[in-house]
Parts: sequence; structure tokens; C-alpha cells
Amino acid sequence: MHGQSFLNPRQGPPDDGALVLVDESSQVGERRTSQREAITAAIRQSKGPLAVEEILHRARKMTRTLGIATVYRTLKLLTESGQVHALTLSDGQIRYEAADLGHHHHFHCRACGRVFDLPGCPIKRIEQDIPVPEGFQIEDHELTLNGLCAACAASD
Amino acid sequence: MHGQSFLNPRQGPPDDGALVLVDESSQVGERRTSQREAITAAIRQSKGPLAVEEILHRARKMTRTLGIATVYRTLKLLTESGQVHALTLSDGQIRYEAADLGHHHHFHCRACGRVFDLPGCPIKRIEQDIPVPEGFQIEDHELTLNGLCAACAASD
DNA sequence: TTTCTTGCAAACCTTTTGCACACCT
DNA sequence: AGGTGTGCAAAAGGTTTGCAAGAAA
Repeated sequence: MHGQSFLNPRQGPPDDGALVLVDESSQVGERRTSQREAITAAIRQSKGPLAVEEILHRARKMTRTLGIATVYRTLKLLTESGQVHALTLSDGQIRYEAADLGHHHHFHCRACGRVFDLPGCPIKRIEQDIPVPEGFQIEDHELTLNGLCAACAASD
Repeated sequence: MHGQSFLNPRQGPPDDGALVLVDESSQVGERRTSQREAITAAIRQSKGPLAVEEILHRARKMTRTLGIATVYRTLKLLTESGQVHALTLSDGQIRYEAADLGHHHHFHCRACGRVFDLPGCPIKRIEQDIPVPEGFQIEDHELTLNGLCAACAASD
């Protein structure tokens, strides 16, 4: 894990002149670059979670030169530092969304494949009543609704 | 899609002697082989959905010679013919389970990674109350509970 | 005997990694 | 200036496919 997010850069450490063998002031993930800004902006501005290719495509509009390797590296960075959440739906694609959205669930359109955020959580009020085997401890849950989004349902 | 499952072989069609350009009596997926029996047995005998590697490992105990390609081909066959369901949890691994288990959900242990079937469906009775955007049509849902299974919770 | 199935290996595709150069600080 | 970050291309990992041999029916 990294000490700081490049989105929330820390103040430089006080320079006390001490000599250190391992320079801890130098860490991966603290440098603000146009590529990283483009990637985080793409994720933040999306109405739903995005797959890698979608992130690449949208972020490239902001930085013409952007390699897929950078997208993967940055997503790993953002995920490990807790700024972004990865989620995997039944189509097997991993999608990414901002981590500060709060607890919510998703709607997956079987026609267009898009994923939409659903506000709120209907599970919370029944979570206690869900029967699990003796000794099992529930820590979290994921709910995905599948069906047709409004646009696809209309064009049926 | 295939006309028949090799698990439920159809009777041969009556031989009326008619000449057909495309021989429809000959179809992929209708031949009973030790590999296919081993794969379906592994899936049926499991208490929860299995990943490809687990299926290969268990099925190999029944047929010493079994290639990974056959596992993939058979899983595709079984999935497309509706005998097996594929599911993808948050770890990104695709797992397979018998399709005749009825509607149910899963518990994913974050410690050992195993997936357990949960009987029943707590969503059914609240499905109508789940708020979705105007025009969206719910057709299905998936629920996964995450936490610790009894064994892992006990060895904490 | 015919045609489907299989195993092997090559092909594919997606994700990761090594390296030299670019760029932040 | 120093060291992180990037792009490119190669490597790695997992899944699919072509093909000749093997096995159902």
C-alpha cells in the first residue's frame, strides 16, 4: 500500500537533513501526471462502472498518447490504494468505479451490456434474516439485477 | 444449440430411408465418453460451483487421461445446452454448477476462497420493492454473500 | 465404417513486465 | 538532477482452435 494518493498529495516531509538508507520520501503513486488524471477523470465522470477498454478510450480523449499498460498499472494503483473499486459481473469483465460512491448495487442490461448504478441497498434491512449455515459470518454482499435498461426495453 | 444432451440420449430417428443433404442425425454433443461423464460427475457431486482447474483435477481422478482442452470444450457444450450454469464471482474466476439446482445464491469465503450454495432466495419477497430507474425491466438477479465460512471463522 | 471426440501443440487475447526514455518535483 | 512514470514490445497466463489419431455408435 502507498503512503499517499497522488490525488491528495501530502506535504513534503520536513527536511531534517538526516541521512536514510532507504529514501522513504520517494514512493510509487505520488506523482501527478496527465495520464493518471485522465484515467481517474474517466472513472469519476462515468455514470456507471467502466471496463478497461472503455477507460482507455475515454481517457485517450484527454491525453492523446496513453498506452494500455499505463491504464492497467494505474488501475492497480488506484485499486490498491482504495480510491477505486473493481467489480466483476456475470459477463466476466472487470469494471472499475470510484470508491467514494458509498454502498450500492448494479443493474446489468443484457441487451446493450451497460452497467448502471442503483441507489440504495434493499439488502440491508433483510440481511439479518438471510439464512446461512451455522458458523458462517456475513461481512459483505453484492447484488446485481439483470434485465433491460430503459433504452433497450423501449426499442424492443 | 444441440438437439439432445448426451446425458439424455434421444432415441434414434426412424429410418425412413429418405436422403438428406445435411445429415441432421449427426450432431456434436451426443456421444457419451468417459471424459464427459467424468466432467459432469465432478460438477454434480460438488457441494458448490467449481472452477475449471478444480473440475480438471476432480475429473482426472475418474479418467486418468483428460486434457484441459476437453474440459473447456465440454463446459462450453454443457453451458450452451443448458445443463450447466456458469457464474462469475468477484474474484473473476468462472465457476460451473449443475443447472437443475433451482434458483439459489452463493456464499464466498474470503479466506479459503471456496464458494457455497445457499438454499432459498431472500430477494424474491422484496424484488418488487427494489427501486430501479423508470423503464428498467428486472428479469433476474444475483446475490453473493461474502465473509468467512464456518471452518475459517473457527480458525481465526 | 463413419463421424464425433480427444490430446497435443499452436494460435489468440488479455494482462503483466522489462527497459530505455520522458517528465514530475 | 534524481527517480518515478510512460510507451513499446516481449513475456506470461489462460482459453480457443487445427489437426491427426482414437473411440462411440
